[in-house]
Amino acid sequence: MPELPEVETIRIGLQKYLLGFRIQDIVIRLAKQFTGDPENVIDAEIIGVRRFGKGLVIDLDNKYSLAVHVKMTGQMLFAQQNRTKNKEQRIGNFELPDKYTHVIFALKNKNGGRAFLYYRDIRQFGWIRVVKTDEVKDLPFFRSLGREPLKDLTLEGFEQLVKRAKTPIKLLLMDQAKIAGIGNIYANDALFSAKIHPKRPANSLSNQEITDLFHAIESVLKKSIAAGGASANNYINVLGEKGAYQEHFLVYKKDGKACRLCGEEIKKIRLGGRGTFYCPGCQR
DNA sequence: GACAATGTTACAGT
DNA sequence: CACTGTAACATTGT
Repeated sequence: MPELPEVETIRIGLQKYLLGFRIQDIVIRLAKQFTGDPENVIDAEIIGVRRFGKGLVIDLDNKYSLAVHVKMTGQMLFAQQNRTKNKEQRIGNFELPDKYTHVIFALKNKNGGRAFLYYRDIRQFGWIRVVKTDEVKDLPFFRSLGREPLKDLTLEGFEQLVKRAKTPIKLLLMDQAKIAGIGNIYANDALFSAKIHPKRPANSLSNQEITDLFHAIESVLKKSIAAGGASANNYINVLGEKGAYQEHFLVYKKDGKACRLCGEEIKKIRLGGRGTFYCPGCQR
């Protein structure tokens, strides 16, 4: 899940449940999704979880970290071990570990409590990498990230990016090297919210439109984080629960429906290879 | 069967 | 060299 609010929800969950646990064992069931030496994190204690764009970093107390990207269908699932029965854990409508569970972390804390962290990924696009904490920022993915909305992306910085680019504004919003964390859902909804057509060349936006868009991005992302992310597809949090933000989508996946503001029919087009939703009445 | 799906990246072309 | 567009990764659901 993918976009900033979903990954942030995962981060909050991991931070809440993993701290103080030590990694006892790692079972890698699909080698291509796990790189680096697992031995470097065995017996290390989890001391924090950070997020950069759509990427996660689980920090350990021995100067190593686990860098994670869940791409489209990756899930991080936490399960306290059931003391009474040694059966699989049921999460939502599936049991763990199942055939899509590709990495399993066995965890133990100081009180002798045991738990598992499962990495589950239907499409197998995601990755987990063991790296020295100092070297996380050198990984190609993290090195290439632009500014973070809600953090270091200022209105002035955003204005500069927008004015300098001639690419369609939606593609700029989704360009991780320029702005980190916005994906297809939030690009669509932020543009509707600011009443800007997704195909508009970035450098054609007025100052007012740039300001509106900046605030629309913040608003949409904050609301989604508050709702626990969007479970429009297969996103769930670390406990297997769905988010609620899909109930508040403005135009994403709303093609054929009436615009909530003007009543015109929401259209779907293709831009940069991605489904793009907008209201022809409101967005110019 | 065809096509699209929250993402990134490699590669071909301009 | 920089930028842009498309295919590819693998699987499921419509």
